[in-house]
Amino acid sequence: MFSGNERAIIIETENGYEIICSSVDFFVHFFDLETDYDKIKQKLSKNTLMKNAIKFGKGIRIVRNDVFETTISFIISANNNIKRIQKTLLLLRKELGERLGNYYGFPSYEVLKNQNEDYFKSIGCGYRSKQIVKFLQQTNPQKLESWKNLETKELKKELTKLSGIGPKVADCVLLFGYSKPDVFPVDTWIEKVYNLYFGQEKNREIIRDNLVKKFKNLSGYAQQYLFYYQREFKNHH
DNA sequence: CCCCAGGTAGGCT
DNA sequence: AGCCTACATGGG
Repeated sequence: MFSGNERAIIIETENGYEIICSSVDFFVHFFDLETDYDKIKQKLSKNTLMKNAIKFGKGIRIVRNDVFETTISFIISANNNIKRIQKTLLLLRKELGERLGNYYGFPSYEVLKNQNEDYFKSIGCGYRSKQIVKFLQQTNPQKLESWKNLETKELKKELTKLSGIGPKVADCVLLFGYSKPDVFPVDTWIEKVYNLYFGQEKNREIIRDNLVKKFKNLSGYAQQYLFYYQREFKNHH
C-alpha cells in the first residue's frame, strides 16, 4: 500500500493485522485507525446481505488519502480494470516519483504537469491521457485542498467541472480524498449488486440516490463492503 | 470477434 | 434535463 511518499506492508495475523510502515502516525491517520469500525458494522448489519458482506470484508478501512493523488488515481480508474490501474500507478511512481529506498513516491503536480498526452498513453492511461493533461491545466493541489470545507453537494459540483471527473470519480474523490461518508460511488460492480438485491435499475444516478437515501452517513462504508463482496464473489464462482 | 473493466465527454434532441 | 456513442487497452 502506497500513499504519497509513504509505504505500508500489511500482514494478516491470528487476531488482526500487522502493519509494517514508514511512519506510524501517518498510517494511523491513513487507515483511520481511531474510528471504531465495530460500531459502524453493527449499524450496517440490518440484513443478511450486509452481514455477509461485512463478514467477507471485515478488514476494510476507508482510507484518508491525499486529494490530488486520489483524483489522478480515480481518473485513471474510469472504465478500466483494477490490475491495469495498479500497473499504471506503479509505473507513474517508478518513472516520475522520488526514489525512496526500494520504492517510489507519488509524483508531484509540477512533474506530472510537464508530461504530455503521449507520455500518459505510454504507461497505459489510454484515452484518459487527454483528460489527465487537461485536468492538470485546469487545477492544482492547492485549489483542490481549498475546497475541503465545502459541503458534499457543493464540492461534487466543483469536482465534476474538471476534465475526467464525472459523478462516479467525484464520489470516489469525496470518499477517499475528502473523507465524506455520505456518498455512494456507483460503478459496474455496484450496479450488479443493486440489480441483484435491491431492484431492476440501470440509471446509475437513480441507483446512487436510492442507496444514499438508504445508508445516509454510512453510505461510503456500505459501498465498500458491497463492492468488495460482489467483486470477490465473482472470483469465487 | 465479442464482451468487460471502480465511466466520461461531447453531440444530439 | 435526458439519451446515445466513441473512446485506449488488455484479458477472457
